[in-house]
Amino acid sequence: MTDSGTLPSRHFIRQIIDRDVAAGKNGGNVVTRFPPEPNGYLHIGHAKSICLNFGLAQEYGGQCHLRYDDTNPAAEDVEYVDAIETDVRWLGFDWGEHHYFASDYFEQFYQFAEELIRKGKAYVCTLSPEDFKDYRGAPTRPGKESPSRNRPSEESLDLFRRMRAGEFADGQYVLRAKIDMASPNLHLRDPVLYRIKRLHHHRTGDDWCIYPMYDFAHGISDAIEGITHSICTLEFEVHRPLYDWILDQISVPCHPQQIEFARLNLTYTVMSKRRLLQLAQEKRVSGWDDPRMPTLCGMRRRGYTPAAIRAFCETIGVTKYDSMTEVALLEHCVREDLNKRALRRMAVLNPLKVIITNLPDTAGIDVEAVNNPEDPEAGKRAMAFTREIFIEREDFAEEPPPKYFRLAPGKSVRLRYAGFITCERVEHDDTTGEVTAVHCRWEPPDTKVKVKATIHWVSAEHARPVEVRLYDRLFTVPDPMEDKDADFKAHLNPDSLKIVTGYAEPALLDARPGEFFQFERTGYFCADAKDSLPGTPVFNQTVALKDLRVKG
RNA sequence: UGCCGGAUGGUGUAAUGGUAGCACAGCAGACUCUGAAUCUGCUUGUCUAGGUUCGAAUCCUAGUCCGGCAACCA
Repeated sequence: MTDSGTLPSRHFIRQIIDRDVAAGKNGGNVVTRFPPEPNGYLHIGHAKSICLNFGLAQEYGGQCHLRYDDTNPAAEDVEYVDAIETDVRWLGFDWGEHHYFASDYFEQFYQFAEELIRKGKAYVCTLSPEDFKDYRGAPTRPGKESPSRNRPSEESLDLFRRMRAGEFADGQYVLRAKIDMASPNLHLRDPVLYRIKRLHHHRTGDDWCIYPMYDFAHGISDAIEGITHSICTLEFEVHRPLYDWILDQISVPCHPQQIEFARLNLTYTVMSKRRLLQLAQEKRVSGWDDPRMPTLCGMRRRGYTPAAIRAFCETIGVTKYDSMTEVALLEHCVREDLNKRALRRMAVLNPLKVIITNLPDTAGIDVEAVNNPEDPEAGKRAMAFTREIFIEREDFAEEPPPKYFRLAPGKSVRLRYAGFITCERVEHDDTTGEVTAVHCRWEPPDTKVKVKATIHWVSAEHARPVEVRLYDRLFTVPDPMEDKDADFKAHLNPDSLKIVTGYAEPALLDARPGEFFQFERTGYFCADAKDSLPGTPVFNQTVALKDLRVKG
């Protein structure tokens, strides 16, 4: 069973593993890995991969490793390492003892590289970067062999050792695999295995001035760790022959199977670390964890729950073709989870004062409110109902349109848990004509009144102003990347954040950071984990309630 | 123009030679002290053309369209 209660589909990766296990391949074991590069924060696309890899390991009683693919110090940073761990753990997964860094294997990579050279399968190439590019050819044109290609092994070995020793300048020489310059697959045209880069590495410091390329390091890392199924995204499909070639040439303990699946695309957002970094750096959002970002830290701050994200990842499935998932599906999963668990509270986001004419000035009435109709265990609470209350401005219409069920002159509505009111008189601002207050007659809950709507309210005397942040989609178009020549930032939604002062019932004031609620009839909100202070919560709108009212 | 991969309602997916199903979205209704939730019903689909077969989304051929690949990135 999944989080959403449905049976998981046997998507193609499950079918492959089913067959492997049945055939006794790898002794029937399943070992996967999640291999992020620590150069940015994790987003919902990574969540798909995390749920897949950790989920598969769980299902088959195997193991999933967390391994940092930190072979290029240029953009990598410890800041990201810590954040990645927090996010994976938050999503609900545990790597146990299996926490690795590709950089821990640098010496082994190096030894395997020497093995390749000794076997005549790799050589140090002294072509300049420009010549290198020229010699590579093009998809429709075969490449040319480098003059270095037939350098004797001993000479390449010597050169490679001197590369490691720091005798050459950055970029001066590279180690290349000796495969086939005429291959229709560009990745097989003697790909670079090692480059010289004098960069400080976040873990190995200045121990190395040569760093292995992804294609060389990744498969070997998988093999060292005994990975059985190395699951990655579609763009690595053309790398697979190289992945296999490398593992076939050297004395690694096993040969994992690379399987590719389609990455997640979500409407109204972007999903690349580079572009998310850009939004954060250019202050288009408050940071990687801005609640509008599709990052896991952003979603966490927004109030999305791990269970909702896991259910979403199961629902979208796993295939080999590109798709664009509607963000509405994610929002559905969030509502589904929160509906079961969120405590109900009342908060008025755009207040209109209502004066109850037949209630005395001083006396308030205690009413009992249900904390969560979906969960009797959640209990009840008392709310003070007083002569002056706030209701939502949009719950009153001086000239109600057709099918308007709520308060209007001469019309009645139910106040949630507090009886009925009937509008008797409307006060206006003399200059603007704006409605400033509504006078109503009140009748207790046991009165037989037929109304079509129930509205929420707070006591004007007891409610407290709170900062509420309302969010809309970050972009105005479903696919901001559709036009590849245009700047995706041109599609940013200028109204994606609205800050309002809401009036919250007292029970909301001691909300703990991160605690989530349903504001009745409005939506799900959570106390911001960064900006809330004791007794002064700031609320982020997680997702609005579905609104089935007739529009217009 | 080369190579690799792919194509099922508006969207995401299932069906693995035997009734095209599920979810989201949309629409309609029931119920309701949240116009929420819940429940019911409805609309909409196998890229095209051939072929194999009693029978094809599924197998074959050709075409069309889409994505990826020419970092000393991952």
